[in-house]
Amino acid sequence: MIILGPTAVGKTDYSIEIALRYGSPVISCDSRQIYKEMTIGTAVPDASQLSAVKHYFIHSHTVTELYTAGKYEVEALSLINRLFDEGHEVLVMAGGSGFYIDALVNGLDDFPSADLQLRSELTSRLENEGVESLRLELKALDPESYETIDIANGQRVVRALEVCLMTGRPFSSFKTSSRKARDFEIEKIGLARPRDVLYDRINRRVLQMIDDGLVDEVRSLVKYRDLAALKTVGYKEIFDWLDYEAGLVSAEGFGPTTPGDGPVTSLDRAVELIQRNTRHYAKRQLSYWGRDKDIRWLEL
RNA sequence: GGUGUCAUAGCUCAGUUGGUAGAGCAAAGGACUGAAAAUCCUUGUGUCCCUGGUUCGAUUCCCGGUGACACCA
Repeated sequence: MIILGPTAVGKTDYSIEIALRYGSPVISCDSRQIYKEMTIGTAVPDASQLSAVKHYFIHSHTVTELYTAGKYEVEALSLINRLFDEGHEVLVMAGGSGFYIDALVNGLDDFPSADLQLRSELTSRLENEGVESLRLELKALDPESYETIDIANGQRVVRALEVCLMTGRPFSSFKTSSRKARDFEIEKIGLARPRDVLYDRINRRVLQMIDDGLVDEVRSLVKYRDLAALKTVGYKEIFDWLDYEAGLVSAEGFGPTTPGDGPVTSLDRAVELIQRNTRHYAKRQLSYWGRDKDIRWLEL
């Protein structure tokens, strides 16, 4: 039973309740709560919640290791099979990472995993030369992907090119669009709340995180800020504020019609941005699940 | 009380040498095959503060009013 829903909707409490009912642990499906270095900003279950029910994939990995949906598919599947073998009838999974959930439910095709060296080369080319150059190379190596992937999305172009270059095969040739068979039934329950209520919960939760010491947590992770794991709402905004405080960023050159958010000149401003970016994130989650007909939605 | 400046999209503002207007942000919608809390795409009609005047035509110029801010008393 997979309990999903946008951030701050109330998945943690609900999943614990359901898990207790079925005598199941909670298998988390959250791309950020897996990192043991991140606690406050990712809203992991608190000590009493963790002691009420055994949780998996909470604080189980480190930010220095690149974690991916592909790894999650493998690790979560093996855990699930083991737990079923041990006699569980029902297992509860809960989380907000739609792509990870899909990886577990449908499986990913056998694309090669990331080549970090190549990826960073391509990413710096993206920054220096712009997308167009990478697009043209992709068009030559894999015309089909050029037509089908989102060519405006630099990250997608980099990944497709990365696969082409490291394997000598077109990115598109790995794609089968088939679902992998799973030998258990899956039920998806989507938790929902009215938009204004959800946004209010998000806004208040961010304030609570600040009270709980988010700034200190972020400060302790400055050395990891370039890792993928730290490219996360709640962390990047505070990094930006700390940069401003340290005099690394100035407010010069930003006007009311300048694109972008401008400098983060105060903690209050950082909080506003975290709240807004979390709202945006919730909206993207909702959009992601919008076309999944297998979800049974439950209004809280 | 006097003088000056301002009053345009939910917010911050640009602009129209007089022909009813546009950016950023917000907001809404969407995409998504190993970075996914990432990354990317789409969407802007609003009594241009109110009244009157000049004009073929005023949001734009002029008179008056109202409000905000600044300075002087």
